[in-house]
Amino acid sequence: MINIDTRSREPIYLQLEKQIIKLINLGVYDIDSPLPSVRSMACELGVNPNTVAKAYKELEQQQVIYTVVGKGVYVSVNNTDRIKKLAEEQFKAVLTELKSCGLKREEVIEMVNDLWGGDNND
Amino acid sequence: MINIDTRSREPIYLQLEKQIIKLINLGVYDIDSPLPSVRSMACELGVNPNTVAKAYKELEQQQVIYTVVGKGVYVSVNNTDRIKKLAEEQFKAVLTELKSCGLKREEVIEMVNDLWGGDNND
Amino acid sequence: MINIDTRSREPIYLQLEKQIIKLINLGVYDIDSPLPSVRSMACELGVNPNTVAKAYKELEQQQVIYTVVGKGVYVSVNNTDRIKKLAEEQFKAVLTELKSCGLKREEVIEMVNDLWGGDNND
Amino acid sequence: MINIDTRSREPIYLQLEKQIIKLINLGVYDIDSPLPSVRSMACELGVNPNTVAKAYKELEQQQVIYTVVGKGVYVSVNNTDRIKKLAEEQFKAVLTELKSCGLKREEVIEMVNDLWGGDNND
DNA sequence: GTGGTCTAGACCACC
DNA sequence: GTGGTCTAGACCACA
Repeated sequence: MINIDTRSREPIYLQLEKQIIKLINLGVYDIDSPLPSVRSMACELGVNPNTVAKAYKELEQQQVIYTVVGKGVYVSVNNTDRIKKLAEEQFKAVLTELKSCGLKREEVIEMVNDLWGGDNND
Repeated sequence: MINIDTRSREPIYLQLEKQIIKLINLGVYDIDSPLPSVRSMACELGVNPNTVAKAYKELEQQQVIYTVVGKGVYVSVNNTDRIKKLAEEQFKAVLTELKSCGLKREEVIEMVNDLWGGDNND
Repeated sequence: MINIDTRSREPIYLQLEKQIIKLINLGVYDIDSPLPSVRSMACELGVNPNTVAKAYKELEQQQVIYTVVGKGVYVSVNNTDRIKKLAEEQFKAVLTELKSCGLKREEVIEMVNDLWGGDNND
Repeated sequence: MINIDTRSREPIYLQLEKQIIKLINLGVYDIDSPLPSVRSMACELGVNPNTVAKAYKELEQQQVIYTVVGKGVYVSVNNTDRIKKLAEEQFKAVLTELKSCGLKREEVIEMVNDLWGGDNND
């Protein structure tokens, strides 16, 4: 369910964070349900446990998950759409960039429509 | 004309590259006209010459500029839309991300319109 | 295994690149196997780490190796004949030069035979 | 008659030297006949006079030309085939390189024949 | 003056 | 430990 690209320039722990958040948003991980343990997650992904721990720690600081010592890590309710906001921020930054390069509004909208396909209902 | 944020996470040399490309695209630097020398650019930006040289060398590898040793660095091609394409790629990536998070087409378009202002003519 | 001539006019980092490519072609470094770290290679050769890093980075841009930040540098493809092609190009250039100077075909062939020795089997 | 590529990585003064030697070898410049003055040569090629002077100076050191102060520069008899020897040296170096990469004698000879064309008489 | 190479040494993020 | 970035300062070849 989670794909890590070890060769990518994006740090593994960040890839992990993003994908976990996405899975939570998509409802794959329910609220108050447990996440895989650091060790099993690390083993499954072929990644150093420290890396997984780092991702979990950051997610906890962002109140996306919470830890019950001695039991495990659980999904928290807060910030469920954090990744959406993050993507929106990136989106606005890139948009500003595009505008400053002289791209027109129509061109951007066309690209949006391209991606969303010809259908009007999502 | 060029602004460097030394505190940014983005490497200085990359900031430089982007801004130079943008300036070339905007026509500030014409074809075959010289760029500031490594040393003067470094001095002007308050940056080490090596850092400027690194940016210049990468731009040369991308065939955006060419250097004549002992004389200086010159704009090679006005590949008007290199940076635009780069931004477009980023844009599509972010857009895909947004879509996969459940953002609707209308929300995206609204953001676009927000940024471009209420006027319809650009 | 690698010999650097610090007194040569040819830059150290270029010497390094060539010899690494050759070693890869000869199978000394296998695909996906790690190269010596920047620091260890530098130490071994009595060269500054920056110089080794420069060679590695260029090889990466040529897609000969790939680097995983925080882990190391790895052989990417056994493009067996990259260096061979490079040498061939040089060869043809020199050959053209020789021809334009009036050297005869027989003289060239004689030199070839001289170098390859009197035996006919390689 | 002389072509200088200012963008080339090869120093201009070296390009000059080579081409002058070649012209001498081909008989375009006769023994004891005068070469163009530094200034006129520089002007004709659109090159800095210092650069031409440097080339002339080196050629004089190699006894290819000689200077008569107040009169000009003249072709000397010595070393008329210096460039041929130089090319031969390069040739042998490249040849050695090729051999060490596993190239066979037949392949090399084929390349030679390719370049000299199908005819057998030069 | 120009760019190119190299060194020494620093700090950072990542694993 | 790894590579990545940056600085400061040196020397060189070239124009």
